[in-house]
Amino acid sequence: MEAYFDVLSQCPLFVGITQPEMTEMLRCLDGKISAIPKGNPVLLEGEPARFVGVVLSGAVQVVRDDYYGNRSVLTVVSPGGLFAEAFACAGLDTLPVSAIALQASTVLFLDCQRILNGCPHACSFHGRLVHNLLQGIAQKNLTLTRKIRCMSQKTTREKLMAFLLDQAKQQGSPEFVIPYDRQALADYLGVERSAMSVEIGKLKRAGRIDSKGSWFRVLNPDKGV
Amino acid sequence: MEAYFDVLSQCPLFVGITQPEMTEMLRCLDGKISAIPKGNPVLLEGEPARFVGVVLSGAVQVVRDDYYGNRSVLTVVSPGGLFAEAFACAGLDTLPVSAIALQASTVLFLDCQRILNGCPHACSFHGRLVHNLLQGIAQKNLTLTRKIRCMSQKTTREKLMAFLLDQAKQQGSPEFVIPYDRQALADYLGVERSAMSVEIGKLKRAGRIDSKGSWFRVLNPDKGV
DNA sequence: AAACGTATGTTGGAATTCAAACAAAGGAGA
DNA sequence: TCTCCTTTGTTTGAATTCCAACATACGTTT
Repeated sequence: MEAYFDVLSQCPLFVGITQPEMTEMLRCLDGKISAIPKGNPVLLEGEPARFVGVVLSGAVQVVRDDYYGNRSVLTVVSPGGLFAEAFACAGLDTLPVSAIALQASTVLFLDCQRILNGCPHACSFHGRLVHNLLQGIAQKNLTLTRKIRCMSQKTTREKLMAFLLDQAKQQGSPEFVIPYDRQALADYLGVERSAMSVEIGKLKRAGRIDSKGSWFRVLNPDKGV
Repeated sequence: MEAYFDVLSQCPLFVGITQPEMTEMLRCLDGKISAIPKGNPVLLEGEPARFVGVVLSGAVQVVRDDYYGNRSVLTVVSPGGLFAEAFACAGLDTLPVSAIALQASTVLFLDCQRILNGCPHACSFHGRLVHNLLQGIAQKNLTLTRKIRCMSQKTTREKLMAFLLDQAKQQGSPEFVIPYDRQALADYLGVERSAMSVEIGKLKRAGRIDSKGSWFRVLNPDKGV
């Protein structure tokens, strides 16, 4: 159990919680640790969506099957990572996804209701835990909204500029470094890499932006005379 | 104050909270009610992102200015609606959006920290409030994820099918009614209405779906011989 | 029933994007 | 330095989408 303290302390769900509190917490919340052999299910679609999962070791893949049964991978979660938290918190009766152990894995399950309801002992960490959970989901909310804002643009150029202006605003500076290479950026925006490269070239020649590798600068367009 | 009870009781943030509790709550959380004249700011970009806003009367528009100052409307919030909750919960230091009163409006501001931290009196509604807040944000999370899943498809037809299969799965039946007309669906998927109509026609002739108005049925494709 | 407005389906040319291939530009290691 | 490999930029024909215009269907009102 103590072997996982260093992993847990890196999990965003547990920031600000001390190791002694974690011990108390796991007991109070009735946290279940289970070992899942490689390839076996961690959570199955249709099960009650009660649990937040924390990967302690190994790797867990979250997959979704569409109406026809075609499976697609949503995320791969590594140690310290959280999964299924949005489903548990949204009040769904059943899980719309499954989770599978990519390798032999250890997973900590926490009952979401138990996190939220507090406990008779008024443990100090409850508030912190709820705060962390809410903050994480709210932050994901913002990143999803940002992505939709870019993807909603019609053309490749508009998508790209929406992304770059967003970065400039977010980082508070007209020059910034983006955390993607060209292929990853194209995937993020949902466009073709080659078409995006063309647009980057056009925008540079048009004096709208400057860029080199993952460094970008947006230039004022001198619009409106 | 009591004049707003019926509005508040329709707000998802307050489900399960009784009117007496609301009175106590507003006092305990130090809720601020303010009247904003038409056209005036409710919240300004750059201000601390501490407050969750609840529209009590009138209408509030949430707007975002990009790096160049071009303004776009994110949402219009009507009475009973919540706004800025994700920003307050995500732990942003400053608001990345502004809110403006479209009409003369009344708005209730609740300090997000105060909601989360509980209070010395251990009010019973605190847990419920946090639960509602978290649930609302988690649900929005799922709707955003769904939208991204559809929009990430390359072609209009794939976007449409992704949406329809998602609806079928979500409603648990191959036939279902969607809450959009054609134009709204096209906007949701980020495609052209006319191109989408063409694809609906093709899918019908191909025996993949059936539809009439907002009613749809997805048919098994008899794939793989 | 007729007239009207709205929503939906259809069409065709212009513009854009895709997809694949290749070229050019670094970077790492021998 | 040279080679190998990866990343990024460029090109081109094919496919797709956009856009505007018009046709049709449906519901409502008079």
